[in-house]
Parts: sequence; structure tokens; C-alpha cells
Amino acid sequence: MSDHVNPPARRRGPVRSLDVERVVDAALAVLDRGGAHTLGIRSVAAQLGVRPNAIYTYVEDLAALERVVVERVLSLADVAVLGAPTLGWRERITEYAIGLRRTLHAHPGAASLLMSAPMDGVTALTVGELLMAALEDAGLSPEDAARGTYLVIVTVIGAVALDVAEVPGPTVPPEDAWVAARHEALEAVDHAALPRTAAATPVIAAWVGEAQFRWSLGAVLDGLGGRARA
Amino acid sequence: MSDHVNPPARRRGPVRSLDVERVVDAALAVLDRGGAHTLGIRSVAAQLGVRPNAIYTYVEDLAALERVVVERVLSLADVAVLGAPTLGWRERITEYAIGLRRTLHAHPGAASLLMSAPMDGVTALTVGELLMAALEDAGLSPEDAARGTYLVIVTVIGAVALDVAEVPGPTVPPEDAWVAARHEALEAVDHAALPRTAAATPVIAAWVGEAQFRWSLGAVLDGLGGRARA
DNA sequence: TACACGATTTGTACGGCGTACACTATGGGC
DNA sequence: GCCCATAGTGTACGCCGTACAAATCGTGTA
Repeated sequence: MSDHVNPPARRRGPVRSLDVERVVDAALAVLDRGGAHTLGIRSVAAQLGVRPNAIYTYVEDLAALERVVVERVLSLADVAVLGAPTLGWRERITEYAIGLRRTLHAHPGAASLLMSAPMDGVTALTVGELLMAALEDAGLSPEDAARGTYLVIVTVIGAVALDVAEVPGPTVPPEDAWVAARHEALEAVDHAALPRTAAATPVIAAWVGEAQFRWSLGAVLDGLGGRARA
Repeated sequence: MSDHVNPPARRRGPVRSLDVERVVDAALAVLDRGGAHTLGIRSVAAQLGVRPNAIYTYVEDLAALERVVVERVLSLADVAVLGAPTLGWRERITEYAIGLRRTLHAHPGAASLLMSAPMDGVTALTVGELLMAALEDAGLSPEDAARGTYLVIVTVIGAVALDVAEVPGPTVPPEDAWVAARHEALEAVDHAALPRTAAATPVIAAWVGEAQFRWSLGAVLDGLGGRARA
């Protein structure tokens, strides 16, 4: 464990002009402005008005910076609702999942980073624990609750992955405009070869919408609820 | 449309020493040997024994190369089972999904490319059409079949995304070794703060296994089957 | 049959990247 | 009041994608 975790009181030498949090802030700003492929040591340094090498005081290398950014963006979603005692298990899971989806859609650059870094941070562990508790409340055995937890995470991450993969710029467009653009693009498909795709064009265009996500998650939770014992 | 699609008969000038397929082969070889971050114009040129600039004859730029690689790897899975008339809808979907998962696990570098490129190729469209047909066979309305198609894709892509994100090297380790390594890493969690996680360690370690994937897909298909009418 | 011209590959070069290394300046511990 | 660990900079190296001009090849046309 080096200094990258917690500055233990006061050190020797000059005072630090930054800290890890400000570096992560700058990285998120870069990501939100330019997209995933614009994040770099040099761009973050420029954002902070500092020479590139200064970044290495706070972060091991670029890969470590990406991991910290992923952890940060995961922590932006409201984890508390997952443990809210007044809500039923379905509401807790649904509200958290929707919130996480919105958070990741708000930072698509950081979201695509998420697909290339393992989710082993403290936030991910906490979320897993709370998801398991919710699914045990649903009546699942501990084993099935653990399996179901994975499935819920898969559903959120998979949906976000498909969504952000086709976002052209650094930000997600408004939902209606996005769906309209997809609708237009889908009108080019071969109606003879892909009749069902052609017929379902409005539904497929709306795959990236929140309603589709709610529908998907609802089907998943139905499938999981059917595994409840007693 | 430029020459990048199909060499129309014979052209002027020297004979081409390569074609797009060989470039994609080389790219896949690079990916399988070194992982996603080693794919580049220069690395595939070296793989082919050619100067980097020659690649640009067959591919617009690096991003285009990545798209073609993604399309190739998607086409490696057996799409035919999805339309097999002798199988029920559940078997068709399950067999295809398992096959696609295996294909992507066999090429984790290409799989992580998949997470950053839109799935709008002909293979993806065909798979969507066949998935919709299968779900209509299950008794879903066309609208629900379209929505369910998205969910099935989400399930496969999400599971693969979580899996390959934590693969350290360029290849996926054997499943039992992988699960064992995860089991060992999970023993470091705080049993007091994360009691359910600690108790379910064997199940969580096996999240990356094919059995967990079958279980997840089963729950999803149950949830979808519950939406059948009549 | 000879030549012109388009297609292909190469040589070279530019700007940008991550980051290693030597250096300067800062300020707490003895 | 000095020592020295530390923060930040200057500089440089080896990569990267790729633009551009030159060389080579071979078909279509004169």
C-alpha cells in the first residue's frame, strides 16, 4: 500500500497542489467533454493546468487512473435505495438499477471504461451484498440469491454496454432524438430478408430507452421471483 | 461504398498481396496473442510482414479495422442453430447463446472490442431477426418478442463483458482454475461487513462459469416465457 | 505493340502518446 | 539551521496512427 490510498497526516516536502479526488474530477471532466478515447495522462494534466508528470504523484499509471474513475462513477449512483427498509425487494432493485443506468448514461465515456476494468472495488462489493439481501428477501435461497445477483448486474451492465457502444459523440443524446435517429437508420433494412425486424422497427428503435430497460429488468425479476421457495 | 467491400473483378495496377480477410485474420491473431490493447495498424502489419501503410489499402483506419474484426468474431458463432427447425425455441436460443459466449471467451480481446463498437453489422441483424422468430414461437407478441430479443442480447453481452473485463492476460484461463483463483481472492473480503458475500463465496467465484450463464439465461427465458399470450 | 495511368506498396515524416530520469524547490524532523 | 524526503518540471525515448510523395506494377487504350 503506497500513498495512493490515504495521505497519512502531513508529509515532508512541498505541499501538494492537488489530490486524487481532483485528479478524478478532471478525468471525469475530460471524459464527459471528449469521450473515452480522449482520456489520457496528458489531457488530465492539461485540465488541471499542470505538467503531465505531476499526475504520477497521485496515480500509478493510466490504467490505475481508469480504475479509480470507474470506482468513482459507480459510487455516483444512489446505493442507499438498495437497502431502503421501506421498499419491497423489487422496488429496491429496480430503483437502484434505473439510477445506475442513468448515472452511466450521464457519463458514457466512463461507462465504456467500465467494460474494460474489473468491477472489484468496494462499491461493487457493497452493491453485490445488498442485491443478495434483496433477493433473499424475495424468497430465494442464498445460492440462488448469489446467482441472481450476477444476473441483475449483467442486465444493467449489458444494457449500458449496448447503449453506449453506439453513442457517436461524448454525450448521450436526448432519448427521443436518439430513438428517432435509430428509427430512421432502421428503415434501411431489407424488408424481405428481415421481415420481423422491419415490422418491429419502432420497438427496436426504442431499445435504448428507459422503458425498454424497465421491461427487461421486469422480465428478469419475474424469472428470479419464480425461483423463490415455499 | 469504396473498394473495401468487394474487389470488383480485376483492377489496374499491381496485384494485391493481401485481402481484407487476411488482414482480419492477422488482427485476430494479434488479439489472441496479446490482448485488446496490442491491436494496432503496426502490429497487424508486422503480423503480415508488410509495412504499416499497406493496411490502409484494405481498411479505412484503425476504428474500421476494429469494426470488421467485431463483425468477424460475431460470425464465428453458429447462427444456424438459431433457426434449426427441429429444436424448440428455448433450445435454439440457449444453444446459440452458449455458442456465442464460448466464441467470445475464446477471443477475449475481440470481445472487449465488441463493447466499444456498435453492433450494427449484418450478423447482428440476422441474429436479431432469428431471436425474434424464436420468441414469437414462444408465444410472445411481436412487440414483446422484439423487447425480449434485446434482453437476450443484453444477457449474453453483459455476461461476457463482466467476464472478459477481469481476465488478466490475453486468453481466458481454464474455467476451474479461473473459479479457483476467484475463490481465493474472495476470501479476503470482510466477513463482518459483507456476510452474505462471504457465505456465498463458492457461488460468486463460479459467476464466470458456464453453469452460471446457463442458470442466468434460464431465468431470463422463464421471465420471457411468462409473457406469452394465450 | 507501346504507352499512359490507376492501383499498390514503400520511405519518410509529423504530431501525439505514456512514462522514465535527472533536476530544482519546498518545508517538516532532528 | 541543516538534512533530506517529497512535489513538480524539463527533457527525452520509444511507441502510436497516419498523411504525403515517390517507386513499381500491370491493365486498358491508342
